Order: sequence, then structure tokens, then C-alpha cells
Amino acid sequence: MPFRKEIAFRLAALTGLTEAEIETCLEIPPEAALGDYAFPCFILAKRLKKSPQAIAAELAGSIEPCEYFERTANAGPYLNFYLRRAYLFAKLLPQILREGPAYGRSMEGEGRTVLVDYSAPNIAKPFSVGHLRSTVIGSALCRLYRACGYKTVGINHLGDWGTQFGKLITAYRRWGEEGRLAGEPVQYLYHLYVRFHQEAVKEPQLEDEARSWFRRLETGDPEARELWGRFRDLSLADFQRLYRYLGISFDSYMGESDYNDRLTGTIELARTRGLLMESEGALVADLEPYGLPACLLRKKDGAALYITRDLAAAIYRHETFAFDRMLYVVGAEQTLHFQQLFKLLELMGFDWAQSCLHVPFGLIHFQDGRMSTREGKVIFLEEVLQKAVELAREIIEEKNPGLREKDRVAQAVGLGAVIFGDLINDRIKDVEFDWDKVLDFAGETAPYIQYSHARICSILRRAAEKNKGGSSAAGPAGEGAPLPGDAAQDWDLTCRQHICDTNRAAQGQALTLLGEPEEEALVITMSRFSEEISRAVRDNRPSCLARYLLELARSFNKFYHNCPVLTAAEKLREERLMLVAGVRIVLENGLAMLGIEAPQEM
RNA sequence: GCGCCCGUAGCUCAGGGGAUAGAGCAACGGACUUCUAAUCCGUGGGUCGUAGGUUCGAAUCCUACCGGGCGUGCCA
Repeated sequence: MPFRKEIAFRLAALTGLTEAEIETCLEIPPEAALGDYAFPCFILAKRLKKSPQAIAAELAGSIEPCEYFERTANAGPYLNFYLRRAYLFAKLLPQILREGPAYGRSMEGEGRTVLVDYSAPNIAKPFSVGHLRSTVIGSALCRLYRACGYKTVGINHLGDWGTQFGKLITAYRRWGEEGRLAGEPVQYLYHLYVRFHQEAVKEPQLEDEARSWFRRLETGDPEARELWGRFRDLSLADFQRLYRYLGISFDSYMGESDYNDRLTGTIELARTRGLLMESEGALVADLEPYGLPACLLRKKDGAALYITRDLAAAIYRHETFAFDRMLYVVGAEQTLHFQQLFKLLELMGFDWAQSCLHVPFGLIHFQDGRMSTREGKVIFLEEVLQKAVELAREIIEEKNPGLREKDRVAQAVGLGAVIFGDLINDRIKDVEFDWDKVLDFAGETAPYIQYSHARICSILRRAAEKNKGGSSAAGPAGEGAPLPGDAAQDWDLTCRQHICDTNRAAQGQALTLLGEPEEEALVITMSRFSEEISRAVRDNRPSCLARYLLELARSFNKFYHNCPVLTAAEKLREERLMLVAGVRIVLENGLAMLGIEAPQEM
């Protein structure tokens, strides 16, 4: 809704401030009684040589009511704007119902392409909860940018190259058993990886052997290539199973190994730009003049490094996708790496280096220290997801044993809880892994939002049944709970029918009966949906949207407890049905942007 | 040593120049003959790490210090 812009436009004419300046100062008052938007007048005090209180009073007197705002009032140094309730109920609400799944989408990024590099697990290491953050944050960012009209390309830059493969080859040649590899590939490779590090403590020459095997891999040694290929394929298949389960997909799986034939060219380019010097047999870029430590592009044994492959990948991506922006959703511990990467790209003459952005996030750790794949101190994502889904299943069994499609609902709720748990907090914060928290489905969680959504669906379903004289259109059993993601079925027919009815009603009549504080709070909160999406995109922080959805769900639950829908008098019932149908749309669309399903029953 | 990040209620965290610092969890007390109690209502709970500074105004910006995390050339 264009409320902020409207205020900025009107105040710009009266104050001489620019619209952008005004928009950035606008706030939401701490109490509903103080209005819906507020402009603090302090910044004008000096210029006008008047007290902010006087300015607020003056402005309040010279702003006429309009379509959006029914009045303005000064409260101390603030100029407060009161949204026209009739507008919200009669215009915004029908708009939400009309747009349905499209509500919240915008075209603000039209014509621009954003690459998002995320997940990027190390092949041949099991997927741990540590990898979840990049996966879930990156996936949400893709969906959010897409919702804003950007063309997005999600890239899974697989960690399928590097010294760890030398380690694995070494370990497999020493202790490997064909049968075990075939049986449980990822678990077994992990076992070998841990064993390698255990043995390497006693036998340090293992590390040299591993480096040498990696070097042979790089030069195309057939035995090394053959083993690497098998490790890679087996692991990738396992990851893809997990991504499918999580409902996450990528546009490209190009990994580190895919850039091998571009490494020499990349190094040459850096050399011709005068960026490289030799030091102790290695090729080094001196970044000292830019306040960064020097970085190695090639080891003394001739093998390339992570940053070399990242340079090659970035160049390739810009050639291929001509992106306007590229995000690297990678842990904060790699901040320095990306500073060096971006600086090198710039020095190599790529002006698009400034379009590259590291989107860092904090570490997941245990109470007593960090997770470590090498030491075997990890929690597998698979285990977390399984436990969450199982628990959801138990709760369903206890609370709603008659529910159809229990497994699918349990999956939506369990996965939702885990995904949301990772998105709710500012990504930069470290998080302590805590089973109790992961398996908590009450309070600020996805199940809380999903439950609100399911309750609305239940109201809409009952209303539709009532309208049809008891005959249900929900399917053969009449109690169906189809889940989103099921193409044609993802929208319960009864709900759809009902929304069509209310939509027709909305066009024909003004909504005049709504006006309880809970009802106003709902529609005002809904009006902020697109603002919150924009903010999440602007700051690359899905947590903004996650928190907003909680607020809306909380607001709905208050309404639910204070304002009966089905038992209200007929006209009021119709209007309230429209209201909750709108809330349902926002909840479902918002959850979808976070990669979370919204079951219609739970 | 140097660099970056974090420090807000017992716990987990919002708020990132503006009105009386907010949620959830945990604790205690209430609400299911009424649209799903995975819910709602109420109570208690704060030197916003410390000390300075900038400002009409600081949890928010700056400086220093303290505490924790991460990084700091042959890993990714």
C-alpha cells in the first residue's frame, strides 16, 4: 500500500524536505490510539526556528483528509496520520482477495537478474545442521527476490573439489571396502573422513599423501578421477533426495570442479594485471595496499585454491548470466575470503565486482564448542528433520487423530518448524544448537503460524458448508486436507468457492460493520505485507518477513478469541469471513516465500 | 598481536537516532456447552556489557575498555 509515499508526497510540498528524506523518518506510533503512521518534526525545528511541537500543530492544521487518511493530529512533536478504516476495509481487503496468491508480489525488480549462491555443501561429507542455514536463508532470498519481480538464478556451488578429496582418496585406498561404500555411501565416506583425521594425528605423513592425491586429481590421474567421480555421484544423489524433501531446488548445480579448465586462464589474467608475485614457490596476490592480507592463488605444488576457483566461477557467471547482483550466502567466518575475492575481481578490471555481496550468517555451535566434521562432532540434518516430523506426527495423533493425510501434514509442520527456526533470528547471530528449541512447536514458531492458517481454513470450510446446506465440495470424503504443492489441489475448493462469493460481495457493497480493534489491527497489519517483503529484500534478511508473519498470526489469534465469525449476524459474518480470508492469503503467501507450506488442517 | 562480528528480562531473541525498551520460553494465576487450547487473557521480571563522547533526543552513532565468537598465506 502506498501510504508512506502518500505521506511523503504531501509533506514534501509543505516542508521542503525530499520525499525520500521524509519516508526514511516515518515511523509507526507505539500505540494504536496515536495513529498509524507518524512523522517526527524534530528535523524541521532548526530550519524553521520553531519548536517541533509548534511545527506538528501547524502541519496538522494544513493537511486535508484524503482517500487514504481520514485525519492527522499532532501529539507533542509528532504529526500522526490516521488511516481511513473504510479505505482499508473496502479497498485493500477486496484487493487481497482478488489477487490471492499474487498478493504481495511486485515488479520492483523487473528486468534485473540476481544470482544467489547458497547451500554449497561439501560433497562427501554428510549434510549437517550447519549447512541448513545457508540452504534455508538462500532459498528464502531466492523466493523473496522472485516475488519482487527479479529474475533469480539459484546456484548450488558444490564443494566437490579440494584437498578433502585427496584425504578421502587416501583413506579409501588404505582402509576402504567396496561393499560398505555401495551400501551407505555418505555415511561411509564420512566415517573414512573422520578416521583419516584420527590417524593423521599419529601419522602426519598422511596429510602429505592426501595433498599429493589431490594434486594427481588435478592433473587428471585416472585412478584419482575414477574414485572422485564415484564419491561425487553417490553423495550428490543423497543431497538431492534431501533437497526434494525440503522442497528446495536450484537452477544450477555447477560446483567447484566445473571450473578446473578455467583456472589457468584466471591466473594468467591476474598475472597480466600485475597482481601476482611469487613467494616461497606459491603465487600470491598482494592486497596490502588495500588493507587486506595477501592471498594465495596457487600453491607451491601447483594446485589451485578455493579463491582461484571462486574467481573463475564469478567471471564465468557474469559471462553467462550477466547478473545485476550476486549474493553469496556463506558463513560469516569467510568474510575475509570474500573481501579478498571482490577486491581481486575489481583489480582484474571487472566493474561488476561491486555488484557482488557476501550475505554472512552466524555459526551453529554446541554449548561446549563448535561443530566439527573432522572430529565427528556434528548433528546430521536428516536426523533433525526426522525427529521434528515424528514429533509433529505424535502431536497430530494426540490432538487430531481423525485428520486425513497425517503424514503430509506432519511433514509440513515438522519441516516448517525447523526451517522457520533458522529464519526467525537475524542471520548474523551465532546460534546454539538445542534439541528442545528445535522441537518446540509453541510460541514464535512456524506451527503457530500454520495453526492460525488452519483455523482460518476451518472457518471458511464451515462457512461454505453452511452456505451449501451441508453438502461439502471438499472431495469424496468431505474432510479433505489437501496440501499446497499439489498443483490443482493446493487450494481447497470450498475455500476458493467461498472467497469467490465474498469477492463478489465485496464489489457490490461497502464493508461497514468491521471496526473492532482486533479487526482494525488485522487489516492494518496486512497492509504492511509488501513493505515487509521489500525490507527483507533490501537487507537480505528473511527474518523481517518471518517476524511479520508471527505478528499477523498473533493478531489473528487475538481476533479469533474475541470476535466470533460463524455465529455473528449474517452481514457481519460475511465481512468477517472476508477479513479472515484475507489473513489466510497473506499467511500462506508469506510462508511460501520462506519455503514453508501452509496445511489447511492440522 | 592485529582485524571483523556479537553483548537488551532467568533463558532465546526483536527493536539499529525519536513517544512509556517489546515478544516467545520458563514461573505463577485464569479461559475449552461457543469457528481446532499447537490457542488466548493476566501477574511478576530490565544499571539495554562498562566508561566517556556527539545530539534537542542514544539500547541505537563515535572512542576506549571488558566478556564471548570468528578470522588472520599453501583448508573450504
